[in-house]
Amino acid sequence: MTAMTIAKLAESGGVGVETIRYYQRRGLLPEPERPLSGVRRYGSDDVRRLSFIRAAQAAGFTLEEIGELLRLDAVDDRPRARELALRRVAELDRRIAELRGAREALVRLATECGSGEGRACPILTAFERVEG
Amino acid sequence: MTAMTIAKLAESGGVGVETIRYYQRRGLLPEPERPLSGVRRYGSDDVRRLSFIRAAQAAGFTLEEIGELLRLDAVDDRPRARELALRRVAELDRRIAELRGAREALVRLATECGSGEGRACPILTAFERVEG
DNA sequence: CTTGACTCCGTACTATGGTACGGACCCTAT
DNA sequence: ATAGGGTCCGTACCATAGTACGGAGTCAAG
Repeated sequence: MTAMTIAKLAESGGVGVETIRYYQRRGLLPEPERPLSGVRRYGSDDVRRLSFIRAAQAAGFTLEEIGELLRLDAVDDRPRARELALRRVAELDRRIAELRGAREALVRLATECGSGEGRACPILTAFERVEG
Repeated sequence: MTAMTIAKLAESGGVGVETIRYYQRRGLLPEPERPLSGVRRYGSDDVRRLSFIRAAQAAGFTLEEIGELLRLDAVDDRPRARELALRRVAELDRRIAELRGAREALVRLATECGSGEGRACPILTAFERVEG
């Protein structure tokens, strides 16, 4: 099972073929060896790597940072990996709090804009927090 | 107090002057009336509007969508406003769950990559969830 | 052994959300 | 009244993350 074409690899990661090639150019995926024929074959390492890239992106890492993580993995640089992970956790905590605040505001807005003419529908002030 | 220059408005929103002008070009902020002099003055309406734009961006709306929200506010289109708000709430729920998953994975990673040589530091498999 | 789908490669283009530049004009404090 | 800082405007440029294109080569099924 460990010999797929670029299209299968792309499909496994839910991305397009051009995206795979883009990641190769960025050095995130290796340009695989070729059997002199011209057509490259991919294996489960590549699938794992691609899946890591997508998950790390979802976690908010940039492709630049993801490149660094992949290099750190190769070299087993633990302190730096730990540092990047903890930095991102802090950032995620900020972001999650922010999104939760926004969610509350939007639920309020939807409520006030629903149910006929009772209240106003104050879109512009939807995010104004009553601090205090 | 309701007569600021573009620089003050920008500062009030934590953005640059060029960003204000960009929002004007995109129709998110009005091109204010000018007293025949050439220099435009801004007031608290503009401050509120700008602050809405930034908060809506943080909530994940694109500038395009924010433009629509501002138009809806002007017209008091409640059903549509409600629809956009609820759509975004659903999207935020997905995104928050995703970020929380990523957070857990990164905390695990930081733990495993810390404290000497006990465990491995499996960066590449950091996001592989044990489904089941 | 041909045909149609897939691959390779470089280059160019896209979308989003800005940021920078340069010359002309305005406004205010000295 | 003049110097410097701010403003105006159009246009160009930037970063990020892709997406598209075109021509040549390859592979697999009929």
